Parts: sequence; structure tokens; C-alpha cells
Amino acid sequence: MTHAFRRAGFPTIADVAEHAEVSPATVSRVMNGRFAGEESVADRVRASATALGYRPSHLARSLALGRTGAIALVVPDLGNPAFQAVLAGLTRAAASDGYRVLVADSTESPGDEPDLASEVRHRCDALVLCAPRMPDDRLAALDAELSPLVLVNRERAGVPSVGIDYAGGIAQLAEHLIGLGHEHLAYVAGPEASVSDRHRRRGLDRVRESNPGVSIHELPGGATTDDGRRAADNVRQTGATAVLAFNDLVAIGLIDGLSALGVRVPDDVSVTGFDDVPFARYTAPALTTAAVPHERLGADAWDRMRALLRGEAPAPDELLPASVVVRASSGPRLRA
Amino acid sequence: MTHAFRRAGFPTIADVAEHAEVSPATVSRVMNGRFAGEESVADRVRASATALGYRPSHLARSLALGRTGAIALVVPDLGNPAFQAVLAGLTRAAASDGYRVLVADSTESPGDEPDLASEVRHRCDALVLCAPRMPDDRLAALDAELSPLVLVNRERAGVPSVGIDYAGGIAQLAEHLIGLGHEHLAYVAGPEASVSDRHRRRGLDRVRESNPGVSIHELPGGATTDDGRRAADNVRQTGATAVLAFNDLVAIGLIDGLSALGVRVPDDVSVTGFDDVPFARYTAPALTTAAVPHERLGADAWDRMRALLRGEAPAPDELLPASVVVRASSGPRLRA
DNA sequence: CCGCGTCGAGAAAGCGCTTTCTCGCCAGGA
DNA sequence: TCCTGGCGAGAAAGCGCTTTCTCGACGCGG
Repeated sequence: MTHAFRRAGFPTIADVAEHAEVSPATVSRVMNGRFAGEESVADRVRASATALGYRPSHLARSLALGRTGAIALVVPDLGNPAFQAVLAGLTRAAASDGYRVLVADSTESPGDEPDLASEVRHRCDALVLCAPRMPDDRLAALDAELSPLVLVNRERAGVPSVGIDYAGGIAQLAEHLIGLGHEHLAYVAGPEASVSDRHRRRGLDRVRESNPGVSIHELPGGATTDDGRRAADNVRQTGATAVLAFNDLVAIGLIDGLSALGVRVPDDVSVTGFDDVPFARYTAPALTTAAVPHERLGADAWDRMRALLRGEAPAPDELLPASVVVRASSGPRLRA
Repeated sequence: MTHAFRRAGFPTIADVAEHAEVSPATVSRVMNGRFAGEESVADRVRASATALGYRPSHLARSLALGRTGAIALVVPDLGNPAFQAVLAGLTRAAASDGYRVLVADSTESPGDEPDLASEVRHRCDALVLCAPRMPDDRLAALDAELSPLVLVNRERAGVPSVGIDYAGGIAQLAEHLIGLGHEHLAYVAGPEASVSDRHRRRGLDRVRESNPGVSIHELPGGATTDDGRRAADNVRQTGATAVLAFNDLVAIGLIDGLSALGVRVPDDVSVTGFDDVPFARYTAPALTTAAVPHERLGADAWDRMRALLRGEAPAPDELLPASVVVRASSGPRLRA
């Protein structure tokens, strides 16, 4: 407290060195446990550091070391619990190797997601990118620059990725509904150009092939509760007795919208979600959905990332399965 | 693509300078729009930068500039939509001044929250701290080091802060329940040592004073749905006809737990939450709660922060009001 | 008694960028 | 013709830290 600092800011390694009457090199070594000399010197350095309230500058350290000890995660919507789970899994896995995770959310401006990705990437050592809506060509233009890079829910040659088998999951949900006697289904789709939406549609195509008597009407939707609520009227007009929503948020909004229109779930219409977010079990009625191992997804993404950072070969791309969870929002077809 | 880079990594400003046959200084100026010389030179530099795929190192730039252009936000639980809203508000406000927000979540290890805060602080220019459970003395030991610092939901002399009037909010909720005829209330408390929990208790004390005939039983709880569910049995045993939960998550879990015990909400017991998270309207029954302007909280935090960063005097501390939202989870006292 | 090995700690370069200072050059006025 | 002023662009220092290299001092064997 009795010492003047160089700038308005924090004391630097030079201040500590001066205070302890040693060289900056010695302070550095002491602070990093690489000091081999006399214990009394080390003690003096530590005492000075404490006295001055010294904190090493991460910035300078990172620059000198060439590594920051942090990786970036870009997600389209942190408000979606599914991505929070990915974040949690990634953070935990990375922490066990001494890495921090910095999150950036592109909700506000999907348009400059590439910029966002590029910027946060350059604050960190690597990037885990979850950008379902980014056009392929934008991604192609970026992937070299973003490297080391791991993709979530999206594939690209030369870039390790982990993902969910949305096609299989939605197919299972559809089969579940078909098994309940439904023949006229509707699908409230995800955001335009969403890769995982394309996967779901592909899964639905397979269902159509193996169930010739079943129709699946596709409707525009989105990824949020509001999108779901807006789709309610469209859904009613299709006359479908069962609806597959893009994800749980859409399903929740949709159920709410249907209720407002006097349509009962599941008596009049069955509704399913996707993701099994924590709230899915608390909705009215509780949501039938496909459970997705999101934390595992995050952990496995780190697995690839660690290999990349070590210069090893990452594990092959992986597609984790989703599993149907039947709750109260789906039921047998009742109306003639 | 035909050029070898110095390290395995990205081309540096020196590479661009060499390629364009100018000095690094000129490249720097061109890249930052501070270049005043001949346009042809600037063009050459830009061309070289593009050709090499040059991206300025944020790290080096920050070190040289003494500012990173980012601020850190530490929250206790990103899984809680309330904190997501704060994040959203802060991010948006900061973005309008050209700042990015980096989030860190201390869910995993509340114990080293101080370390976390200190570390992310030193990656950024400033810190917005939302750490309701950090002991006062730990905070006191830290606040100089963390400066510039803005606190959320917690006050400290000399540190700007913004917060919610939890005392007033919970008092209004209690009055609402009392108005419905309830006389035996219970409060499922928040985490031990949570500052905002203390505020709520204080609000309840005021209610007790002005309503001598009313009892409010305090029960241990927590901040998550699981904590709420665990409290269900305790709640039933108190015989209370109305329960104030620490927040919406706890309320949701509690309602679920009560249902499992055969207790109906609101017929047997009324339940209220706090925060009005987006899901509160979708629960069964829809949750009576206190709406909190979380985004505003984030925006106002930035307001203080901006002043701090500019060396101006921040606006005085503020306590935003919460407002009761009556939905279906609270109803008149029915049982004798 | 000299030289060599060893050990403790400092000097200095370098990480990639910014910015002040400086310098060379050219045009214009005396 | 000479000097001054201004302008375009480079040299170099510096941001705070790490690390290689270096050097002086000490202790030991020959």
C-alpha cells in the first residue's frame, strides 16, 4: 500500500522484483514454481507479491507463453437449456485439464456469427463452434482461421465433430406417435437453414418411406417458445392429430398456443418435443420428448479438442443417439 | 497460402509488413484506420493482409493498448434463466459501447468463486460480479483487486451496485397470500449465506410485524428445482396453507414434490416463486411469482460500468422493484 | 594453488501489437 | 539558391511476462 504503481493499474512483475530486490526473472520463476535457488529468496518474493497485491497479467502471460489456457464456445442461444448443458459438460471436461471455457452467444445477431466466432477464437487457444445456421460457405471460408476447431451438431471434412442423431431421434418419436394410432402428423420445423433441422427432416423422410399410410405435414417454426406459440394456429389448420416440434421450447410454446385456441393436449392433439430440457417434465402436460445427452456432447467435444491441442489425432466423429421419453403430452388418437 | 508462417500459428503483423514491403507500423495504422499516407500503400497492405489471411492477435493488441474491450460477468448459475436475462441485458448494453461480455459460471465450485472472479477479471477490463453466496470478508479482501467492479444484488461501500428489492417483492407476495385468507405461511429459503435470501427474510420480518396473526415458518431450501422437490415433505409437515419459495426454480420443484405427495396446488397449498422466469407461465399450475426486470438489471450494471471505465462517477446504487404476477399456483385458503 | 564443474540469479531477447519520435523528402516562399 | 514547413513512413521503445543464455561465485579434485 505504500508503493506507487507504475500506471493507475496493478503492480507489475517489475514492481515486485524491485520490492524484493531481485530480478523479474526470479519473480517469474517463483510465481510459477520453477524456482530452484535459496528458499529465503523465494520467501522474500512471495512476501513482496502479497504486500503489493500483485496479480500476474493473464494477457502478458498468454502472449509470452503463446497459449491462453482458455477455449471459446459459441452457441446460438444460451437461453436454451440444451446449450447450457453442452456448456456445462464442456466446462467440466476442460477444467479437468486446466482449461477455462469462455462462452459467446450469437442470439442477438446471427448475421455476424462468423465475426463473433473469429473474435472469440482469437482470445483463446481454440474454438468449439455450435452454429447450426451458419451457411456452409461461410464456415468453409472460416475453418482454417478458426483452427483448432471442433464442431457441434454439424459435420465438415477435416474438422472433428460431435453431434446428435436427430434423424434417428425424430424418427423414433414419429414411430411412437404412429404406434399410438396417429396417421396425420405435423412437424413444426426449426429455423431456416438449420443443419439439425435438415437432419430431422431426413429422419422424417425415412419414416414416410416405411409408413406409406402416414402423412407428415411440415410447417415453418423456429427454435423458441414464441415460435411455437405462433405455429399453433397453423398446426390446428392442418388437422394433424399429432405434432412433432423442432425442440422442447417450441413444443412448450405450441402447447400453450394450442390451449389458447381451445385445443387440448394430448386429447385433441399429441405434441412431442426434442432435447428433454430440465423443464420438460414440469410442463402441463409433461412433455414427451427425445432425451439427448448434451453434457456428454460437451465432454466429447473436449475430448476431440484436447487431442487437437496436443497435436494428436482426434477420435473419429461421433453421433450420439437420442432416446424417446414418453410423458403425458402424447396419447392415443382419440378422434375418429 | 504460398507463404510460410513464422510459427505453426497465424501470420503476424510482421509477415504482412514484409509481404507488403512496408513497416509494421504502417500495417498497424492501416488496420486501425489511422493511416494518413498514400492510398496505394494502404491498398497494398490490405491486399497482403487478405492474401496471408492475417488476423490481428487480440492478445498482443490488448497488451499494447492496455485494454481488452471485454468485461467479465460472474454468475452463480447460468442454468437459472434469471441470470441469463442479466447476461442478455448486460451483453446488449455493453455491445452498444463496443464491449464484449465473457461469462463465467461458478456452479461447479462455489468455493473458489473468488479465484474464478479474480482470474476472469484479469482477462478483461472490468468485472460485473453476481456472487450472492460469497462471504463478506472474502469480497472485502478482493474488491480492490477486482476493480473496476460492479456488484449485482449485493451492496458494498465504495463499489457501485444494482439490485432487486427482494424484501419488498417477497413482502408483496406474502401480502397477496394473506389477502387470500392464508394465515400459516412457510418460506422455503435460499442457499445458506445467500445475500438475497437475507433480504427476503428481512421482508418477511416486516410482514410479520404488520400482520401479528400470521405465522411464517422458515424452512431450509436452496436455489434449484431439486432443492424445491426435497423441501416438499418438510412443507407438508408444517401444515402451512401457502408457501413462498426462494425463487421460481424452487417453486417448480416444490410443486412437483407436493404433487408426488398427493398435495394439490393451489387447492391444498398455494405456492409462489420469485423471478418470473420464462417458464413460470408454463408450469402446472402456472406460477404466481414476482416479476423482476433482470435485463434492466444487466443494462443498469453496464451503465455503472461504463462510467467507471470512463473515469466518471457512476450513478448511485439502485434497487429495482419486483412486481407480483398472479397466476394459478396461488388461491384462496380452502381448508378450515 | 589452479582449473573446472555447479549452482544461484540476473541480463536480455522475444511474444505481436501500438505509438511516439524521428527522419528524409519535396514544395513553396524569400 | 537556400531555408522552412509539412507530409509520408520507418525506427524503436514499450505493454508485462517467460525463458534462454550468461556470468560470477563457490567448492572440489588434481
